[in-house]
Amino acid sequence: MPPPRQRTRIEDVAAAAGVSVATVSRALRNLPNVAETTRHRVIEIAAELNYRADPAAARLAAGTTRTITVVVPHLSSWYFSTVIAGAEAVCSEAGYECLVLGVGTFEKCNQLLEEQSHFERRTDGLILVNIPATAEQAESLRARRVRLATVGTRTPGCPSVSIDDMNTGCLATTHLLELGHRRIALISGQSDDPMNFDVPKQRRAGYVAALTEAGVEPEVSLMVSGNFGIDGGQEAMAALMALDDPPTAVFAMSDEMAFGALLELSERNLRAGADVSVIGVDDHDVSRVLRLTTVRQHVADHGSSAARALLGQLQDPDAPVTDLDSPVELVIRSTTGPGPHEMN
Amino acid sequence: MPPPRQRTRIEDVAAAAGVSVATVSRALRNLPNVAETTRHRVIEIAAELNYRADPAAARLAAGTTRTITVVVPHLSSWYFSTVIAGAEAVCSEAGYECLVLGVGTFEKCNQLLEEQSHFERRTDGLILVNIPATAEQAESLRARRVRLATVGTRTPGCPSVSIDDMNTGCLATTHLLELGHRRIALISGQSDDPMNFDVPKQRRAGYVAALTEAGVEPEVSLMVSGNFGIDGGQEAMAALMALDDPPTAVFAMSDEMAFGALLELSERNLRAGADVSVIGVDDHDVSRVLRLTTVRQHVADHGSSAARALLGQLQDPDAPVTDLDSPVELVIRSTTGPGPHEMN
DNA sequence: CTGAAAGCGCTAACAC
DNA sequence: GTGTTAGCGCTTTCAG
Repeated sequence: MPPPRQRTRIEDVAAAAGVSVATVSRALRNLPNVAETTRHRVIEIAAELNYRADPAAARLAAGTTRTITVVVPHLSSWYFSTVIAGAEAVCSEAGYECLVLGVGTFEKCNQLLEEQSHFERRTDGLILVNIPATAEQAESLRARRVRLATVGTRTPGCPSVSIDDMNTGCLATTHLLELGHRRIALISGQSDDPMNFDVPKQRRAGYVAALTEAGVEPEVSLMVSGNFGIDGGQEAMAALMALDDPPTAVFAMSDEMAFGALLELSERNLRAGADVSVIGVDDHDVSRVLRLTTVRQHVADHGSSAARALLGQLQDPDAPVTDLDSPVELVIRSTTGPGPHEMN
Repeated sequence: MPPPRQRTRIEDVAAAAGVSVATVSRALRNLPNVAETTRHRVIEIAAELNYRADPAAARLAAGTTRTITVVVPHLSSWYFSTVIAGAEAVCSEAGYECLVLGVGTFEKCNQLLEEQSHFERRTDGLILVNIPATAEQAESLRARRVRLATVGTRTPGCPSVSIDDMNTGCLATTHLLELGHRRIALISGQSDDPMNFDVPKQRRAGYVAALTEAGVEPEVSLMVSGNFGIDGGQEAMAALMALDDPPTAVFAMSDEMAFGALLELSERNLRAGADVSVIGVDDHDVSRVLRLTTVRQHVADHGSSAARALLGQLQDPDAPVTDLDSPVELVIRSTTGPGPHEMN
């Protein structure tokens, strides 16, 4: 025996207001063609009755879910959770629900994107964070009424927000160069991980460009890669310091990797900023505690901007698609310092 | 003109399989009363047709959303995002969608809980993380078919997972005492913030108990509070060090607060673990980088356990309600060291 | 074990 | 400006 119905339905509101359900529906959604006085009365009565439309029914009838989904590789890393926070705030504000989905591996992610029926009718839009989607996937999803916005990557036809990764790599490397370093290593995210392909590639390009520009020959042995976390950074730094001629400075592609590098340095009784300089990217909350020099990006903004762009697309399917270039800035703290003295 | 329909519906599957929609529905949901051969055929055909039930329609018809909502004060802090990660993994695995909701202030949160129609029909269950809910709110929500599970707090009648906060405070303080410290300060979360009332209170109780047990008189001037983040910890530590007779050791209620304390110490050119000892709670990812001694809790497990408990309640509404007591363990690193020498 | 049919609660034509 | 009504696509009695 099902529990007795007690939920107020649109029909109850209509009865109480002495109008039809259609009018209630229109009034409550601020649609035109409702007399202002009627609208007011309906809104008031709905509030009194504590009525709100059943989302499932509304979705079924209208074909829209008022739900957006944020897709990230991992839910708990600082970068991703900060993006999510930014996006969620905007969604809630706009009356959208915010679904999160952590796709561990690239395979799983790509599978979801290919098997588009996974998202169809479940969400109005996806915010893909550092997840590469092809234009075909986007197009196909769009045909199924799922719009896309991306953070960190770009997909033709979809709004995106990202930083200039090449410039970021350049900025970091140049800072090191200006301090007099010449043996500058790169601790890179795994570019063999398709999930995170472009970001490392671009940042590396910036690194190489800055080096070349300064007349320093990039050395393959100084470029090591690992996962984007603390472990990855630590292992990479260990490998670097085991070199015959170790670097005097290191550019880590994320602050978390830089943290790992810092840890390895301290385990070797080396002082960051004196013995070896380290610079990261992000400006993680904890970076100031570690006094890490870094290239700051405005991560929460990435999330909120992407959400706004996506909602814009949903409101007006033909709204212009913009690629936002979010600014970065060098934040100099104590883990970078002058390079070794010239001896000529 | 609406876009041409193209989505496969249950009816298409039924036609292709030569059975009725009812049978398809049953077969696909593993309900009894379907011949195994029929079930197989239906499943196969559904897969071929790339069919999956429209969630909105299923929800409307079945009255269940297969959605759980994780409610946290802030989405981006390490603790909360780690809980979310744990919960989301379990939900996805079980075929549930995972909504997230960040409620900034206690007022907003309480308002949502009171105005229960907010969640009705939108989600099958709520995982409240460090959010106090009354038994009445839980009961009322339950009547509206929204179940609750909590992390960090307890609500009668709802499954919960939390650590023994009193013991945690005790453990941390005892470690400091055993190192020979006597002037031990407490950096506490704001217990005037109703959002996070019980956790600080219990940890403080453990701190006081350990002190008393050891024959040390708790001093109000050594207990300062601030927000649970880095800032809060730093400000608190600054206040502490400005005291005429500053503490030789500090118990911070979270690792992030401890980070702030560490930062303040280093800005004063004081060495953690030598000049002043610092211990935190959490075992944040970055804690090992800062070599922070801490009381580790298994945060991701909290999220996954809560999710499992909640799903259990949804499967069987009369399943026993369990309060999980998640273990904690002391992790000794370098920010704690021997107290000052006795001079008698 | 299977099918027919009655809704679930709302939105969106269309008529007035 | 408002009402009527036909679905939205599924689940679930209830017969058989």
